[in-house]
Amino acid sequence: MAATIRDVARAAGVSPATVSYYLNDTKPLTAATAQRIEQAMAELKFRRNPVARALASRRSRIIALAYPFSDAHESYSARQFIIGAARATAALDYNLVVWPVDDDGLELAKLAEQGLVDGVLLMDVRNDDPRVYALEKLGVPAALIGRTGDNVTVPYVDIDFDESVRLAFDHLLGLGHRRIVLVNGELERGKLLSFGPYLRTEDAYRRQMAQWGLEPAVMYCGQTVIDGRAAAGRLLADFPGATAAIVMNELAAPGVTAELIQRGRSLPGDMSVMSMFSTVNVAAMSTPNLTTVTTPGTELGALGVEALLKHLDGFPVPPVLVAGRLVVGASTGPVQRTT
Amino acid sequence: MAATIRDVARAAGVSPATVSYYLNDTKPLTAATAQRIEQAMAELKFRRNPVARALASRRSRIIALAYPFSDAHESYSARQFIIGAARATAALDYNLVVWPVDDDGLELAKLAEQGLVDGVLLMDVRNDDPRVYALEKLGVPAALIGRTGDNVTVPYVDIDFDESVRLAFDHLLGLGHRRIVLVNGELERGKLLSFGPYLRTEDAYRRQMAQWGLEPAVMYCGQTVIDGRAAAGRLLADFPGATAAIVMNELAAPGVTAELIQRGRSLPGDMSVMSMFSTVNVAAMSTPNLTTVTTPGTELGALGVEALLKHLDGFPVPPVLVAGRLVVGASTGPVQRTT
DNA sequence: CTGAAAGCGCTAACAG
DNA sequence: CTGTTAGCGCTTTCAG
Repeated sequence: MAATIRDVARAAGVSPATVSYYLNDTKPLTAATAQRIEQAMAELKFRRNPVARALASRRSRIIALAYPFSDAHESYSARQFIIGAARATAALDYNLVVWPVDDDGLELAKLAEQGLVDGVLLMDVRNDDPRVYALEKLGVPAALIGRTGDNVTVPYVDIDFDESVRLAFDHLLGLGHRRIVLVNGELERGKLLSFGPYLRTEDAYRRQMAQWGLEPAVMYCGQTVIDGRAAAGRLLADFPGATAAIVMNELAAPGVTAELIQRGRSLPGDMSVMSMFSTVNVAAMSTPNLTTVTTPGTELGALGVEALLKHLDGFPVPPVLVAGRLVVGASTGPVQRTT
Repeated sequence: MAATIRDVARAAGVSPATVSYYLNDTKPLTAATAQRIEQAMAELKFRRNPVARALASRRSRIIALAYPFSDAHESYSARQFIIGAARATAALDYNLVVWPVDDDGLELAKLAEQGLVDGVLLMDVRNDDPRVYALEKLGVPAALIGRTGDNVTVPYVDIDFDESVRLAFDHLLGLGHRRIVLVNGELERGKLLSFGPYLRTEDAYRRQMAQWGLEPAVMYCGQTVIDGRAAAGRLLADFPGATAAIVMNELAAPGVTAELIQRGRSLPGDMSVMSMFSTVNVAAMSTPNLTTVTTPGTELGALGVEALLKHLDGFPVPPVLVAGRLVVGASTGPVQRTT
C-alpha cells in the first residue's frame, strides 16, 4: 500500500537508515544522495508513518491540552486558548489532543499515564491545583497557562495582570475617574479568590490605586449574567460615590451594565463600566458596548505550546506574561458628577 | 522502566499473546489464567503502550475534529461541540485531536494523509464542502456534524431544523403571533445561504408558515452584533406589521434587540424576538434576556463521535437529527397590537 | 558520510 | 484454550 521508508531506500539505492537520516536531518548527507532520496520519495508519494516514528523514537509528537470538564466556570475565552494552542501545535508539526478533565487531577492522571502524549498543557490553572501535582508525580512534562501560587518548576505563560490593569487605569484616570470600584470574581464559597486571575488582578488594582493615592473599593461577584445583575445593586448601595467600575468576568459585566440601566442609571453618564478580560465580541453584545481589556487568549495558547515544546527539548523556559488589549467601547466616558 | 506485555506474560507464566488476548478480549481465556494475568498486571503496574498498539493493529484510536480555522464565522457554540466530542471520545477510549483547518480542504488533506488518525469528524459543514471531497479522495473515514447538500455516503448528525423551528413556532403562535419574520443569516456575498443551518431553517420556516396559512417574511443579516443592529432598522422599515422575529445567529440576535430598544421599541411589548440556536448564556446576556432554541452542541458533538466510530467499525450509520431546546426568556410575550 | 542490525511494545495469523 | 512466530514502519547505536 503506502510506501515505506524501505521502499524509498530501495528506489534510491540507499539504506533505510540513510533515508531516516535525511528525514530527521540527523546526520549529514551528500547532496547527491539527498537528491536521490527526495526523488524517490516524490515518485513513491512517501508519507512517513507517525505511529511507527513515535514507537521507535519514544516521542509521539502529540501533546494534550487539559481544560476543565465542568461548565461551572464557563469562559468564552476558552475557545481562543484552544484555537491558539491548536494553531501553534500544527505549525510546529505536533498534534494536539484535548482532554476535558475534572479539577481533581484524577482523570488527568489516568490519561497522562497512558503515555500517549509527550506533555500536557494545563488551562485555567488554580492557585493550588491538584492537576499540577498529579502530573509532577507521574513525571509527565507540563506547562501552564496561568500558574499556581507557589510555582517554581513548571514552565508557564500567563496574563500580565499589572500591565492589563494599568491599561484600564490609564483609560479611566484619563477620563477623570478617581472613585473606581473593582468588581472582582468569586470562584466559589470557601475558595474565594483562589483563582489566579482574580487574585492577581485585585493585587494589581490595590497597588495601583495606592500608587495614585486613591482608596481601593472591592466587591465580589459570581460568574454569570445574573450574578452581575445582583452585584450592580450592591455596587450602588455600597459605593454610592463610585464613578467607574472594573468588572472581572465577561459574563458578569453585561449583567452589571444591564441592571444599572434598568435601575435608571445612564452609561457612561452616571457610571463608566469596563469589562476586564473579555472577548471583543462578548463585549460588543452589551448596550452600550463595553470597553474591555481583552483576554490575550490565542497568544497565550500559542505561547503555552511553545513553552511546553521548548521544555520537552530540555531548554529552560522563563515565564512569559502577556497583557490584554484595551478596546474602547461606549460604556466608559468622562466623569460627569464631581464628588 | 515501564512494564511491557512480555513482563506481564513472564510474571503470569503465560505467553505475550495470551496477555494480548486478555487485554483485547479477543479470545476466551480460562478464569484461572485471566486471574493470574490480572494479578501480574497489578503487581507490575502495567500500562499498555498505545503507540505500540497502534502500530501493530493499524488503528491509532485517535480521531480528529476538524473545525474552521478562521474567526470569520465565529460561533460560541463551537465550544460545546468540542466539549461534547471530547467527552464522548474519552468515554469510548479514544483520543481526540483538534485540527483548525481552512475551508478549502488543503490543510485538512495534508493532515489526514499523514495517517495518524483513524477518522475525521467535520464541524461546520457547508452545503458544498471541499473538505468532504478531500477526505473522500484520500479514503479517510469521516463523519459530519451538519451535512452537505448532496450527502449520501458520509455519515452525519445534524440539528433537527424542522423540530427546532416547530418549537419556536409553538411558542410564538401560542402567544398569539401571526406576523413572524425570519431574520436569517447570510454567509457571505455570493454564497448566500450556502450554510446548511440557514438553508434548512428557512425551509422549515417557510413550510410551517405555509402550513398555518401565514405569509412568510424573510430578511438576511450578517453574523455580528453590528449586523444585527443594522438588520433591526430594516426590520422596522420593511415589515412594519411584524409582531415577532426569529433571528438566526447568536451574535446578531443581541444586536437586533439592542437596536430595537434604542429606537424606542419595548420588548416584548412592541415586538417579540427569539434567538435561533444560541447558547443559554449568550441569550441571557441581552436585556431582556432572549428566548432561544438552543444549539444542541454537546449532544451533536457526542453523537458525531459515536457515528464516526461506528462507521470505523464497519457498521451502517443512519443520520441522527437532534432538536434544540426551547428556553423561554423575557424577550417574547403575548401580542399587544392587533393588526 | 553510509549501512547492518537490533529493537520500540504490541497484535494477529497459524498451529497445536 | 494457549503458544510460536512474524512482523507493524521507523529510529538508532555501532561499525566501517
